[in-house]
Amino acid sequence: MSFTGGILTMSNPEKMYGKNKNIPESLYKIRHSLAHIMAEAVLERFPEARPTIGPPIDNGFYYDFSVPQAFTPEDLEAITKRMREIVRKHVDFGRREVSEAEARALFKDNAFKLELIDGLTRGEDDMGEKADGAAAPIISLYTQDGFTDLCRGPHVDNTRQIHPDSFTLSASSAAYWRGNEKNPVLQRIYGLAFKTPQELADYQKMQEEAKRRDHRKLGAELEIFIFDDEVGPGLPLWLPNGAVMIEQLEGLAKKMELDAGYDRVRSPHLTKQDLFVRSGHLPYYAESMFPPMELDEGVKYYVKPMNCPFHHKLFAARKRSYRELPVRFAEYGTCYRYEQSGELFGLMRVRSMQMNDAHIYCSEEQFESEFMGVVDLYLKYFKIFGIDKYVMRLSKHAKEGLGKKYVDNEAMWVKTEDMVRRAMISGNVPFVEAENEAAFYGPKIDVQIYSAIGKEFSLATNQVDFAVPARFDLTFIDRDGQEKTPLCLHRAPLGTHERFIGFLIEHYAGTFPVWLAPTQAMIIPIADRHVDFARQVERRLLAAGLRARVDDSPDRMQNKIRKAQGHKIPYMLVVGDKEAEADAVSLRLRTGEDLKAVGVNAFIARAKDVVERYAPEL
RNA sequence: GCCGAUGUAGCUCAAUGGUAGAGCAACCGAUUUGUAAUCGGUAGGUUACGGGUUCAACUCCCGUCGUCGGCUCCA
Repeated sequence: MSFTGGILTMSNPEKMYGKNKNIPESLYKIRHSLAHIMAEAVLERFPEARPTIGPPIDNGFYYDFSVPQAFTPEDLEAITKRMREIVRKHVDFGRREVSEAEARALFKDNAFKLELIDGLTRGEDDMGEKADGAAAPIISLYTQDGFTDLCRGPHVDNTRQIHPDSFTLSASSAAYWRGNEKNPVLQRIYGLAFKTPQELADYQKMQEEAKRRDHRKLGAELEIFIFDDEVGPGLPLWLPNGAVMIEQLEGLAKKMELDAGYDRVRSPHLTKQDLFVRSGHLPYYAESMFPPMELDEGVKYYVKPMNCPFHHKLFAARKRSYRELPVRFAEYGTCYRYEQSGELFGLMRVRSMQMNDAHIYCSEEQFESEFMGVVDLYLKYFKIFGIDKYVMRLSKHAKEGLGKKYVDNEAMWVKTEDMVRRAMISGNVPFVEAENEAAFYGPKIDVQIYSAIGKEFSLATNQVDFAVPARFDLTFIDRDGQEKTPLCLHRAPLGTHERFIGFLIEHYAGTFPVWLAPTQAMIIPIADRHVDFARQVERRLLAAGLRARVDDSPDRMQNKIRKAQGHKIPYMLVVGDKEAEADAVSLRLRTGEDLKAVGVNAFIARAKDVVERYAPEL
């Protein structure tokens, strides 16, 4: 799979398999067959284990087993070894179709397989979802080396098609049966598998490199943020470098939003329970909210998980005419969400977050242009940051969630999802669609990105709200004199400071563009006698709005350069006798390029130009 | 929240039941240096926290908290 300009492209003519249809058939067969071989090896070692499902996935495969004990690293090692032996035996994979009764007899001791058979007879796939175009149920078995599994296939014909050193078992963990936390816990073993040992080695090397750009590691090294046990999990503290970055992002957002016709508003962190009852956060969103604090009078207050109810109140502050629509209220509001402890992940998933939030109130006729205006804003930002590996996703409701996760009004869901789909198509913006990913009040376009270690996150979001304006009795007087309910768009093109900066750290691997770099220029005096001139240069840079510092430590120049390189500071300005004499600096870029002496004023002009253009180059 | 792993100095890591160490960073001193590590010294830990076993616990056991890898969930 590759990404080009945000569009998923595939050029392989081979038939594609997998959840995202991104695994070529030959590789899919290898991975799928290895999953079976792993099950065989696991069963040999743990005869009491019950295999459940074991699909191929990106980069490999997994298999979930019902076993009393978790697998240990020693188990994985032994299982890997055994798998290689089986592969080297060059055993055949044979397919056989059986009747439902025969299948049930064969798997009578495995409740999970029996449940799968139940599903097959109803035309469902492994995950209990209805398979596309399922006709008469076919129950097929695959057997290799005397081990038989219920499986749709396909598989390799013989294990000689698998290189014994092109796979390895990578991890074990728990997983719920059919991904539902109310179901029994299973033990999953993950494997990596490719066509050749070289591809496996390349993948493993890539993962090692990805770890180096992990924002948790770089964020500490570059002194951007910390977490502290005594403060609490998921509550980041921003060091001065991080605070500078936040201010730069906010500055950019304010400028862009001013240009796009937004007004800035502000709202408190706390509110009475009543507001969230009205908004529908209680109960739709209650489990993601911090528990309430109760005041003497018995009034409950909640910290806000979202800013929208406040903006709705601001919209309702006076009667609105169709003439002033669309109304666009923007706020970098700090929200608090009680995320499950196991879900916290560095800056990418936190419990306190500052959102690049805004709410647009508009009429239905204005919807498309407003919605696409927001998408345009995304694209402008992404261009500035050079973000091109993302997928836009139309996140839709799921029927079974109506009244629970989602506002219970199916007609409006269908209508608004269609509005979004049409807007995206007419705006010629590529997107994918996903069920059961909507906000509780409406469908949305999410921008999906991947962290360095491959976790998927929504970076930005653009949401339609067809439900809450009515709950707040929001109205405007239309040109016909009638009161009407506006639509509301919730949007956050820069997501939250936390996730966005986490993403940017990984995206740039810490080498931020000059406008975003916490320190833009480090002035490096060669000897103590040059410190005065260095201070003078520093003052001139600061006066020009550049973030400069002098390294007046007793280190040698070489070490000062090394430290500045380590902090990925864009410009290193070495000053010695020659420079002081000529009112110049010796300009070294963090790329290692030495541009020799540049006049101080010339450097200031250059740096200011780069900053003002939000340029990616130095 | 669930399953598993894990927690030693600011950071990276040693110490396998017998007095907690190293490198880097910090601090002090010397050096005054031309594009990725100058030299010497000093200080720094109730081994996450709380219990237990033992003559003796960083080490073994239990609990709590945090972190990591997944699952579930999301900006």
